[in-house]
Amino acid sequence: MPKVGMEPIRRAALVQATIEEIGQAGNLDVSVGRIAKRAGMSSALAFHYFGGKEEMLLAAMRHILTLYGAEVRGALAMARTPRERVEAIVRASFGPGNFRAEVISAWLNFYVLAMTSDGARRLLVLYRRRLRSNLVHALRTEVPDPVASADRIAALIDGLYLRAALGGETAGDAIAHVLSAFTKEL
Amino acid sequence: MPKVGMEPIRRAALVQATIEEIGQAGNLDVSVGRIAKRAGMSSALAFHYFGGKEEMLLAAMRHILTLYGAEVRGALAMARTPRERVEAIVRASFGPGNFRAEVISAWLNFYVLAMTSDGARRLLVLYRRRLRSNLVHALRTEVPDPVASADRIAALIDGLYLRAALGGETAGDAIAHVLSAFTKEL
DNA sequence: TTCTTTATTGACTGGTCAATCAACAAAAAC
DNA sequence: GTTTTTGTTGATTGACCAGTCAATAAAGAA
Repeated sequence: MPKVGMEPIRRAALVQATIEEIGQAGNLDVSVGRIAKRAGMSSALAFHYFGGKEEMLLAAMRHILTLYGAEVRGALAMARTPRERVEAIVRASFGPGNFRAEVISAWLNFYVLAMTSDGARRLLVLYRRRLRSNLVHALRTEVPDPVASADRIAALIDGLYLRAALGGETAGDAIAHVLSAFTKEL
Repeated sequence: MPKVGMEPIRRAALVQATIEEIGQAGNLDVSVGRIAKRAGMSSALAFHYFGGKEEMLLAAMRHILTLYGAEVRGALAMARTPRERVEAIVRASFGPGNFRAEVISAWLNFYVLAMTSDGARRLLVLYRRRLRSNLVHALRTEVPDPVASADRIAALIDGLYLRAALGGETAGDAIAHVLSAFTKEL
């Protein structure tokens, strides 16, 4: 019973299923067959809509980055002062959405994939450029060297996420640490 | 031609080969067969000395952490002032040994493994506890809340390593950033 | 109606892998 | 000189996987 216009629906279902499989497995050893089954279709159809496994993984990570980007933009829209802007970025970065098991698994595996996949590396560069740009904008009027301060705070966010994701501390601690570091940058 | 006393030699060769395979592959999809071949023995022998693949991976990561720990201890031995202590930890953390491809790959994959392997998680806790303890000791007399400052600096080190390992900045930048953050903590 | 595009799958291929086991060989213990 | 311990491997098993392909079927275009 083929209906026309299935492609976007199928692709979205596959992206979602990919994320769930990565979350369940904790690594990228997820087979296209299992992803397709979870998405309610045959593996051949998954190969038809995506060229192969790597494209599926990249589409999944792109989706997660899109959601994250939307959260950041949403939070930034309401920020008035420089400090509020930093706070918006940080609260979006450490929001509950980024600590769901599938999202944590996707992020950690994304770093691993960035070592060997050009596509993943490009996505990573994109993420870092946006974070840096948002932070530089927030810090521009407040610190002597906005780029250096932004790099430090960006790295601090990444490091704290790594620790919070793997149970070292809570998201609340992380937020407090970044805001404290921001104050010390002034 | 079996000689007695081979166990430690074989184990060391397997650990080394495991690290090299992880470096070459960029992920943990390394087969025991390939590791054993690289180490010059049959895969059955590898299974004989280690219980299975995961034990080999953990032994490899334990080895890397041991080397790192030795570097830190060596650098700390010559440090006199608190700032020198921080500098010793940071220089050891961003030394060239930690940026060899196999070591980068091991570290990133280690984070992934820590999501699902209790052994890896325990190792990670160990690493974090030592880093935190070293930093607290260095900061004790210099800042009002040594634990909070140590947590921030530790996370900054992790985040900067992630960035330097994946090409975002150089090890030199990273060192400068940590020392700058240290100064701002005072 | 016929043709083309889109949707869909079952079956297949060539390959890999973790783990096991029986068997063989040499050294050490007795 | 026999027994035990240690070292070692080839062969095997049972499973899984990425990717391909031919075939089928419906929807829309001509």
